[in-house]
Amino acid sequence: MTREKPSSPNRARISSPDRPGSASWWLARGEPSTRRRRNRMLSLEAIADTALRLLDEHGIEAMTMRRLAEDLGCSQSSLYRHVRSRDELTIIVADQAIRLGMQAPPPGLDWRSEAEWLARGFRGFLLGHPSVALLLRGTERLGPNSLLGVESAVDRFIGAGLSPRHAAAAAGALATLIIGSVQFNLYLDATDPGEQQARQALYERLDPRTHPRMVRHAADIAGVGSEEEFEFGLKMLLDGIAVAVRGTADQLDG
Amino acid sequence: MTREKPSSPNRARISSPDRPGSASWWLARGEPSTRRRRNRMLSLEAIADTALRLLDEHGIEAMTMRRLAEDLGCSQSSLYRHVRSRDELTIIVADQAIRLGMQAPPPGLDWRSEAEWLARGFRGFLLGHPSVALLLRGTERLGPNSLLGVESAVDRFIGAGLSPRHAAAAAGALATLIIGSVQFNLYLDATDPGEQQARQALYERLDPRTHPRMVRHAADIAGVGSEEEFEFGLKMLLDGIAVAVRGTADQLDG
DNA sequence: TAGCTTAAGCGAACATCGTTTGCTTAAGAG
DNA sequence: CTCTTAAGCAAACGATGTTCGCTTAAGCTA
Repeated sequence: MTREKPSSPNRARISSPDRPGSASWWLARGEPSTRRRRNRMLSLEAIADTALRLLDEHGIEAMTMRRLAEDLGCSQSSLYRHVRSRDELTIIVADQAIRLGMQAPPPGLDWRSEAEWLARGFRGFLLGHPSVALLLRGTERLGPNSLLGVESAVDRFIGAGLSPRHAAAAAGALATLIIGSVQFNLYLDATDPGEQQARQALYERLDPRTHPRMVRHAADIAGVGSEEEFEFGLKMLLDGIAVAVRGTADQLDG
Repeated sequence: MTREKPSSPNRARISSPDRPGSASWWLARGEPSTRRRRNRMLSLEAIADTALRLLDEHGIEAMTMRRLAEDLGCSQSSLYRHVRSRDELTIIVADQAIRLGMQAPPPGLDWRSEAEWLARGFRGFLLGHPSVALLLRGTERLGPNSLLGVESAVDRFIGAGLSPRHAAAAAGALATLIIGSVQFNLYLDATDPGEQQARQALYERLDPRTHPRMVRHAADIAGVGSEEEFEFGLKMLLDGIAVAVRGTADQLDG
């Protein structure tokens, strides 16, 4: 079974030398690097583009290798000449979508306004492309474009006065909040509006002795949508970051 | 023998009347409700227990309907007498795991200490049961036990002085931060330690003009682990909540 | 107790899915 | 022109979740 030949003719079916998920890998793609240009029909870009379109138009369940090959007019097995696995394709597509969804903020904003601008913008993009948000949930790694987006915020927070480590944590918390909010919004909106009624029914079954205030304000709480939840969560997180920024400033001053 | 029944005898194979994901549904389970007790071998509890054990011992990929049936000593198709689909089973198992993972905090803590206690405890539980965290990522809804956990925090925040709506948003943000942190921790630890090296390589390719501070502190930032990120994110979020609490108090005082 | 109803359980399929294998074919290097 | 080599392909492989009739026995009614 295991051939003694270390170089079987078609063993390594992908030209890229890097590991599929490593951060340096995506940047290494795209460049045919060596003079060997044998691209006949397919290309990684075409595959990613078609997959993204399939995702947006027909949902995440339509993004199968078969359907993708059909839309590209090739066979399934040909896809594996450009992509190691479906998981790798998932990372690529998610990363490409994020790259398309991120926009540079207008200049001249203070750190807090810029963070709000970026957060709202990215959340809005994800809400407009629900399948991409679902894809983000499924990927096991972040592509370099995604990392770059996070790290831009890190850079900004350092500029605001945070230590590098604190800035990294702040940006990570911000990204977590955005993506989590969208995911919550998705599985809440995915159902019929009777979901709120069901939640309220749950509240009404609560024991008033253990959750006295919940019972009193059940209707009020059940009415909190993901938009309101996100906005207040964002405010709280940025308030907390502001505390840290001020603390650093005080430390520098005193 | 062959009766002219227009309604196929075995059409509705699940006795529970509620929709599979609605919040009122889980509570409605467990009660055999009507006098009809036909349980011969299987039960929803046994299925959920076995699935959870399978999940913890052999990972999320081992939780297939076939393997589950094998461990239970029944056929695959029998499972569908108690569970509508694998997705529903996923929700049930995740919810059960969360119920097991949540513990009551020691009494006498102020709201902030209690929030920290709950957050660290739940995060620790999830880190100890990685497959459960992965399961949470895949579920489209939260089970009632999960909702109850969040809503306990809501109750506590109301007690601290927040408005019900703000308390709901705060608890949601907290839950998002915890789960997001664990998920980040998972796909970071799942890889070989060369991941950090890869990230650092990405940093080194950054344009110093667009990310001047990033380039300077690349090594420092790459060293931030998910533990540190979580702790600082938690601190920031609670600082922000404290700001809101203080604001409410001020509003009441003045 | 006898008889009828009904749901739990089962074997066998069905429709997919992601992936692999061995081959053909043609582009580019020498 | 020849030879190397990678892109592309048809067909299959193994695995998944799920459905379809059927059997069987528990529980209700008489």
